[in-house]
Amino acid sequence: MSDRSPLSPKGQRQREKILTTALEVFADEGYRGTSLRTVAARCELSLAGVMHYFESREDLLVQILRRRDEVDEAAISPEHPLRDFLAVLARNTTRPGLIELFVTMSAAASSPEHPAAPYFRERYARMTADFAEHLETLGDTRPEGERIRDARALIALADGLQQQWVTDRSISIADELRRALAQHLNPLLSLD
Amino acid sequence: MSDRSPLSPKGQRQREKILTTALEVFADEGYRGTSLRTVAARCELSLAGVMHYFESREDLLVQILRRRDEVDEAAISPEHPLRDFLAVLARNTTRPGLIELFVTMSAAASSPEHPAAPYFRERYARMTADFAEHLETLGDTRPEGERIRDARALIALADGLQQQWVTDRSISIADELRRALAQHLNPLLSLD
DNA sequence: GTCTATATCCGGATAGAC
DNA sequence: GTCTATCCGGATATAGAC
Repeated sequence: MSDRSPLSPKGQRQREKILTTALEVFADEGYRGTSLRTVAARCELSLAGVMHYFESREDLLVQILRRRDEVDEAAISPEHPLRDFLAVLARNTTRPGLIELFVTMSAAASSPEHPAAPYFRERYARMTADFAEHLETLGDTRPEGERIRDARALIALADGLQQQWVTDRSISIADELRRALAQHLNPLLSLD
Repeated sequence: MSDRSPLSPKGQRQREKILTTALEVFADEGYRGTSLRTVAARCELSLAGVMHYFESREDLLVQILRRRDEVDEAAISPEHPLRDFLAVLARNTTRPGLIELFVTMSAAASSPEHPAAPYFRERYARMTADFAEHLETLGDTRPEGERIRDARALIALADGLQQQWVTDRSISIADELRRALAQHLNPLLSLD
């Protein structure tokens, strides 16, 4: 369902409401222990009512992540993408439920058929290209491949630190990243 | 169960066999879509028979990871820990099922009550300390905190690259890491 | 076009027999 | 120590009410 229906205006709104509500529920109550029946209840719908708008549970979860990315990316200015990226990372730390959701989906994406797989492929491609381009505008004249690899490393560092944070919340992702950047990574990637 | 029973010799052997078999099954057939009933069948046991030796499914999964770590750590020499670490990363890439298992468990570990949580805490603590110490033996005279943070960044980089590899298997984790190390990270962390 | 009810399946967990 | 039987929750598919 949800698939073939061209969605009426009301349907659009319902779908919106479900997404927004689901994002809040997962943010508030954490990923685990939150069933779609809970989300449905908060929307005053049945489980089947919710499922009407999404291909599957996993599809809904990925849509939540896409939605979060839209919000996050709106907070990143072309002038200071790195500084803003760090701010977003720090802010997300206050919504552990969404981080749990993110890492869980990134694990699920290891099956290429999983709806999270295209999401992560697109996301990595986009972020890598963006950071590599930023490097170029900063005057990095090395071959493009080098810039891409630096961007990839930066993203890996951020993701890996987030993973450590999940099991040890005393780590400050932004601080560790800032320091690693300042000390080791491409000197062009300073903090503006 | 499995918890309090001091396990007879035969019990020991059965438990071993289940662990080994389960590791193979997950390595061969991937994490998703592999049920404990499948593992049980391969052991010529019922599901209940398997569950007799482990607290829960999740417990069994974590035990598999601990087992893999034992094997991996045995392959790391005190003289060239970094070089060997890279070799292990490259080798693990040939067993995608176990990587899927690893990233899935690392996501699950975001609940502190989950059996994977202590595993990852211990693992990060151990690895961080080991690499920081290696840095010291290489002549790094900065304050210990700096060495720890470098170690943490190294591990984050490896984990993050692994995460990218999961959705894009054309990435070579070891190559990317080697390059990032050579170009940016602590110059002491060269490759032997 | 929107949603509910229902039926079924599957995987993990547990109780109790042997 | 291992089995059978059973329960429970989540996912999915369908029929049809509104």
